[in-house]
Amino acid sequence: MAEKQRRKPGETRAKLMDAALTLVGKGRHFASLGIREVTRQAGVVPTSFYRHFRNMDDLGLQLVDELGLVLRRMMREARGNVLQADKLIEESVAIFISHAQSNRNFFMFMAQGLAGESRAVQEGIRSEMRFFASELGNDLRRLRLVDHLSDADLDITCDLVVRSVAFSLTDLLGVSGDDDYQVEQIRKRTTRFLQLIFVGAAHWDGKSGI
Amino acid sequence: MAEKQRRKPGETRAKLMDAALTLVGKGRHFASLGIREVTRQAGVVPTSFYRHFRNMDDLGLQLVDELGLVLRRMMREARGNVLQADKLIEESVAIFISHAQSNRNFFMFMAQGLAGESRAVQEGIRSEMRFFASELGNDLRRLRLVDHLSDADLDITCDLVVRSVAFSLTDLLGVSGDDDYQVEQIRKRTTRFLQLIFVGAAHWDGKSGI
DNA sequence: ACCTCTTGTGTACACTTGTTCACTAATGTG
DNA sequence: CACATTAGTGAACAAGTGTACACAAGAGGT
Repeated sequence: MAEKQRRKPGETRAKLMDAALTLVGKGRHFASLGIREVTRQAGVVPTSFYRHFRNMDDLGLQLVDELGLVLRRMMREARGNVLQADKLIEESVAIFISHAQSNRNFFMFMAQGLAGESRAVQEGIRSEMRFFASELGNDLRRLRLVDHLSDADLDITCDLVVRSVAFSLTDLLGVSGDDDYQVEQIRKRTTRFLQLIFVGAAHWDGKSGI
Repeated sequence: MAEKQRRKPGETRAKLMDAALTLVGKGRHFASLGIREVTRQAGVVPTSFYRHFRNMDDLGLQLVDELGLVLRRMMREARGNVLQADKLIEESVAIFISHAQSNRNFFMFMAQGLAGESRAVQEGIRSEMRFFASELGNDLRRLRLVDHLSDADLDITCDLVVRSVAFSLTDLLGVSGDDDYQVEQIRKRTTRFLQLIFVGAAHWDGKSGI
């Protein structure tokens, strides 16, 4: 009859966060999840929830923090694995797609949170994206690929890149995940987006052509 | 004691859709709305809901249809008001911002729906965006601004434009709406995004520079 | 003027929800 | 080892939920 088992500290906490992500992965929207539903999915009694979170928004915020870790891991892998500068975009997008696939639930949560109910979660995800964009800017500077761009223009460029990739998330999460053909299409399309943006950046002179 | 009043056919239907949008405008997420909540906001008895919609998803789908009308109105205005080709981007973005402001709730619903709970609503909004992109492509062709682009490349470009603008929605809806300074910042930034994309398109040769 | 269909109302019911409370087993520190 | 703290459990409750049903008022066609 479900004895107590407190094996490791914070195990239930992790189970709850996992449960929320699992439900999101099943197509539910985070904003529509309830405490009881999450605890049920986690196989835990409802009252346990309050030992770790004040409410669902709180859980959301802690998920954002973990999302930050996932994104940082992804950045690290991209930095380590992108060897040739001429395939930078292609390989980066591939790494992104691969991470989005293996952390599907996390990225689904991210896509939802951008227009979610909790202002705090929204701001948190937005802030992660800003960080991501600024790191991208640093990398491009270091590789001396954008010497002709002002800081402000580089900022715009990286922001646009990150947004485009983030938007591709909604494409990616819309297809079934093991539909290799569709995933490949999305990968190609996203790659082209970024190439288009970087061609624009390469020819940018501070004024518009149109 | 709340007599029957069926003045016009479909009045309650409109009240219910308005109520849902109002709640969304107040910061609620569509996925978290309930039937009773919506009817309460509409000042209507819960059972009336079923006279017009099968469930909340159904209401969402019908909202998407109306959203289509809003978008078409916006396109028409853009086509009529963009006079000088050299200010095409700037003026189009301005019109977009203005429409997004005056139909705030609708666009909020759109931003939410992109990563929403109902797959059908998601697909509906996505389809509206595709239509928008294709119309944009037609216009650019007609104005002979993209003669050097293949159909496929034009398609990519317009898609990227529409996505960037749509993403700006989440910026726009995050600020208070009468915060003119912030709105102006978003307008400028979105304009720059599009300019960057079009510079890229102007110099696009089917291969990437990076 | 009649009848029929549509639309809105009130009541009812079985469930689900968030949250509180008192209780208990495991844990780590002295 | 003793003890305080932490993290789990179960029962309880008031409030809210989706949905079904029977009924009534107005609209529209004949």
